Amino acid sequence: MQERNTRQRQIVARLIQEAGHPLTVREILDLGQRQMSGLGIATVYRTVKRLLDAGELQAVVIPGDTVRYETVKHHHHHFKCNRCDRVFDLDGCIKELKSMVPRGFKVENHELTFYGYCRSCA
Amino acid sequence: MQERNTRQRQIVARLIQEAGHPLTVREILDLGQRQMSGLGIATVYRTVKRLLDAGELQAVVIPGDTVRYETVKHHHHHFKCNRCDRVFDLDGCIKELKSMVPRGFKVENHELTFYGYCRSCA
DNA sequence: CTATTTGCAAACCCTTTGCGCTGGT
DNA sequence: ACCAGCGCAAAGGGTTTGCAAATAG
Repeated sequence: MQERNTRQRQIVARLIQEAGHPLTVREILDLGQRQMSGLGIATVYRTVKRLLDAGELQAVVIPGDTVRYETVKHHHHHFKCNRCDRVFDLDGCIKELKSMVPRGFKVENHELTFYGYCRSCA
Repeated sequence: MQERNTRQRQIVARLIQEAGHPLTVREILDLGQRQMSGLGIATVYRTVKRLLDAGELQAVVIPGDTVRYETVKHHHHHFKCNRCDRVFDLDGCIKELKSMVPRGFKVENHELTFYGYCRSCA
């Protein structure tokens, strides 16, 4: 046996899955402690890392902000609102992107983030 | 008067300018100490921040890596090699990008990073 | 029953800050 | 001579880790 189904893991995984937008470790901890007051931050870090390694989560990095995490869905990118600081998922992508990479370089992945004002803040 | 032209500032600014690729604070410190052994890391941080605020530098953030800095040139993006860990500048961009953002959102800026294998490592 | 997982606190790493001394102007 | 700027060392903030107690299977 090796992968126990603890209450802590259930809570962390479910929170991220149901959030609808990327969460920081602090947010996961605060939300999680409403369901289980003893939940420790080390457990959140360990669980998030475990889910990342398993490929179930991906990190969403916005320069200057602490890292957020979300469940891996289909390929998509992000929009960060400079006013309300929320991060939105943008569906879809365009294949012309690859034309920006010089011959000889092999692309395996890419990340794209837009900054500006969301619908509510514009 | 207020903005002294110290040797430390000259060294840090010149190193970043002549590097040809984004540098971390640690790299700036190590290179700088070859020219001035007493150079302190706090001075590097303060100088970098000063240049950032002046708009002369920009941060290059690669998830999981510490932040790198480079001089602001024309608009461009980055390529991170997953094998040698170097970061390359990619010139140019494509205007079709904006089509990915839903109506109502106002884009002010964007960042795009490719990951894969560079010409030497592919 | 026992190996994994947890919570706590200490350890880490990177960055920032307070302060007395240095050095640009 | 004056004060911006420096190096140092301490403080901060976020993340990781060692370990004894708790618990899933």
